[in-house]
Amino acid sequence: MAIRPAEQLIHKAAWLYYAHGLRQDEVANQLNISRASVAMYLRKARETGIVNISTSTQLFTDDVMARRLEDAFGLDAVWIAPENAYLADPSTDIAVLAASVFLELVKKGDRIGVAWGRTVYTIADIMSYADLQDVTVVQLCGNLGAPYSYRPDQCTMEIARRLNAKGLNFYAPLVLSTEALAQGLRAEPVIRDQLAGIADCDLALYSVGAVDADSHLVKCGALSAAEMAALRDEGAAGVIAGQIIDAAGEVLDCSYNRRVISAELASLRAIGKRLMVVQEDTKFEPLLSAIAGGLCTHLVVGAHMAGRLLQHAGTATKKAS
Amino acid sequence: MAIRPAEQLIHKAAWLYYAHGLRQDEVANQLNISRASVAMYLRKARETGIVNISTSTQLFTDDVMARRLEDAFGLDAVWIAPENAYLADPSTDIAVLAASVFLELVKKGDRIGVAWGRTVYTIADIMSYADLQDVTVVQLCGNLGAPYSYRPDQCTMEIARRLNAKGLNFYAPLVLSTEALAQGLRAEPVIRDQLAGIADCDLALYSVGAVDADSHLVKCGALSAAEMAALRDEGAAGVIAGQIIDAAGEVLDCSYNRRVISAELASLRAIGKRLMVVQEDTKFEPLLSAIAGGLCTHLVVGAHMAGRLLQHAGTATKKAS
DNA sequence: TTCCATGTTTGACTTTTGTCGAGAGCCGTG
DNA sequence: CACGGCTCTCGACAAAAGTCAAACATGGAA
Repeated sequence: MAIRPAEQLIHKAAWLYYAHGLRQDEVANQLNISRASVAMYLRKARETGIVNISTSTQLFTDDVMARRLEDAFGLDAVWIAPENAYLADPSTDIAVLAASVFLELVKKGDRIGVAWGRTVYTIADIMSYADLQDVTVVQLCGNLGAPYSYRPDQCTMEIARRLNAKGLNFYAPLVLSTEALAQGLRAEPVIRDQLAGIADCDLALYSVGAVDADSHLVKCGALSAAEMAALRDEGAAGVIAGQIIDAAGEVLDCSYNRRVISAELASLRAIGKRLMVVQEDTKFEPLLSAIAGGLCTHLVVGAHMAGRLLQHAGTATKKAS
Repeated sequence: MAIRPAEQLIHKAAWLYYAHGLRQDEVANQLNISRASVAMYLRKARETGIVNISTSTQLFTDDVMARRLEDAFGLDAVWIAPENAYLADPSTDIAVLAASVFLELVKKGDRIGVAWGRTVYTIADIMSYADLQDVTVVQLCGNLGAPYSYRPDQCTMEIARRLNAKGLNFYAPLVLSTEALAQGLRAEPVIRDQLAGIADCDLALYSVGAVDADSHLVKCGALSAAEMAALRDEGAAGVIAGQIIDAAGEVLDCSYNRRVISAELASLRAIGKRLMVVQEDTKFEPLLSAIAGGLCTHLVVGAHMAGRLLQHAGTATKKAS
C-alpha cells in the first residue's frame, strides 16, 4: 500500500467535502478520481478520525433530574439517558451517550485511565474515531486471561485505537494466588511505575461491578461464586477496577484484594475527572458505594437508575433530619 | 414558536441520527414526524452547533515548509494553505483553513480576542457553528462607523454568534480627533476595564493590515491616503488591531496611534495563543513586522506567502553569518 | 518471468437525503 | 370571528451518497 499518498488523498477529499462543502462529484474531478473513490475516502476519513462528527450531550445534562443528582451526591456532572424513550435497547443508549460524553471530556495531551468490564467494552465498541495522537490510554488493572472477549487489555487497546492514541498495557495478571507474589510483582519496576502513573491521569473511565455470581470476577474465574457470596457477607458492596469495595467505597480488607494488581483507590481519586458509567439497574448498591467512596465525579446512568438514586437521596436526608 | 419542544426535537433527531447512526426515515418514525422534517431538523442541528463536524487541519501543519517556518521564526504552529491546488479562490481556502484552525484552538471557558478586517470577517462568515456557551468573545479595538460591512463590532458579534458564545463589544470609536479625548476615554471605567481584560484572553484572532491607500483605515476614513503615505515615510510597517506598527512590531510613535482606542500590544503579547491569518500576498512586510514584534504565535498563510517568508529567513541568516 | 493474493478503482445500480411548494395549524388584530 | 401573516409540516420529486461486483493494478513468491 502506498501509505502516504493514500493518506493525503483521504485528507484532501475530506477537506474539500467537509470544510469547503463541495459535493462528492466536485471533489472527484477536483482530484481526478471517481466519485465512488471519494465516497470510500470519506468513509475512511470518518473511520480514522480525520473528520470528527460529534453531537452535543447537553440535552442529557440539561435535565432537572441531572441537576438534582449533582446536588444530592456532590457530583461535577451527570448525564441521564432517557430510558425506552428512543430505542429498543436502552443499554446501547447509555453506552452511546457515555462514548459521546467521554469524547467530550478528553482533551489533547491527556492521559486516560481505563478499567474493564462489559460496559467499558461496549462503550469502546461503539465509540467513534478521533485523532488525538498525543493522548495516552493506560490500563487501570491487571489482566484476566479469560475466555471472554472483554479483557482489560482489550478495552484499553480498543479505546486507544479509536482515539489514534498510545495504549499502555499492564503486563500482569489481575489476581495472583498468593499475597506474597502479588506484593513482589507490585514492587517490580515496570509494574510499580505503571501503578504510580495512574494518579497522573486526567480522566478515568470505568463502571462498577455487582457482587454476585454474574460478576466478571466469577465468570473469569478470579473468584468462585461461593467466595463471592462469602465476601458479600463480609461487607463487599461492589467491584471497581477488579477490586472489591465496601459500602463506604473503601477497599475491603480481604485476601482477594491483597492478591490483586490494580490501581489504588487513592490513585483513582487523584484523577481529576472520573467518569463512571452504569448500565444495569442491578448495580444500584454498588454505584452508591462507589459514589460514597468518591470514586466518581462524572456519571452517566439511565433514567430509571437516576430515579432510584434520587429517591434514595431523598429518604437518606429524611432519615438524617 | 414553541421554543423548547422544537429545540428538544432537533436535539433528539440529531442524537438518533448522528450518535446512534439511524437513517432519517428510522428517526422519523421513532419521533413520529415526517422524514422531511427530520432532514430539516438535522440541518438546524448543524447550523446551531448541536452537532459538530470538524476536519483535522493536520495535513496543513504536517508540512516540511510549515516546520521550517516554525523553526525560522520561532512560532508555535504554522498552517499553510496549498495555493491554487484545490479551488478557484485561494483566499477562501485560507479563510476556511483559518476557521478550522480557530475552532480547533478554542477551548471551553476560553476568552477570545477578535480584531477586525476583511480577513477576520471572511473567516467569521464561513466559520461553522459550535456550541460553546461559556466562551466569551471580546473586541480588541474600538469601532469605526464606516459604510463597510466588516466593522469591528460585527466581526466580534458574528464570531460570538457562530460559537453560541457571549460577545463583549467595545463602545468607543477606534480613533478620536484629539489625544486628550482619547486619553480621557481610555480612563473611563467601562473602557478601562475592557482594555484591561484583553490581557486575560486565551486566544486572539487577527490579521495584519498593509500601510497603503487600500487599507481599511483609509477606506473607513480614519486616515487619509496622504496621511497614510506620510506615516509610511515615518516608518509605519503594518496595522494591528487598528494601530500602526513599525518594522520591529512596536507601536509607531505618532499622533494617530495616540488617538486610538485599542488593545495595547503588551496586552496582546500576554495572550497565550495569537492566531494570525494573512490572505493577501501584498502583506508580506506587515506580516514580517508583526512576527518581529512577537504578535503572532500561530500563523495561517498561503503557500506563496510561506515561500516568501522562508526565502526571507534564508537570506536574513545568510546576511547575518 | 509468471502467477496468485491483496488491495484499489470504477461504472452501474440502489438507497438515502435534500428541497420545494402546497397545505395545515396558530396566533394577534381589525 | 374571519382575515392575513406567520411558522411548521408533509408528500413528491430531484439530487446526492452509498454499495457492489467486476476490472485493474501492485508486489511478492515460486
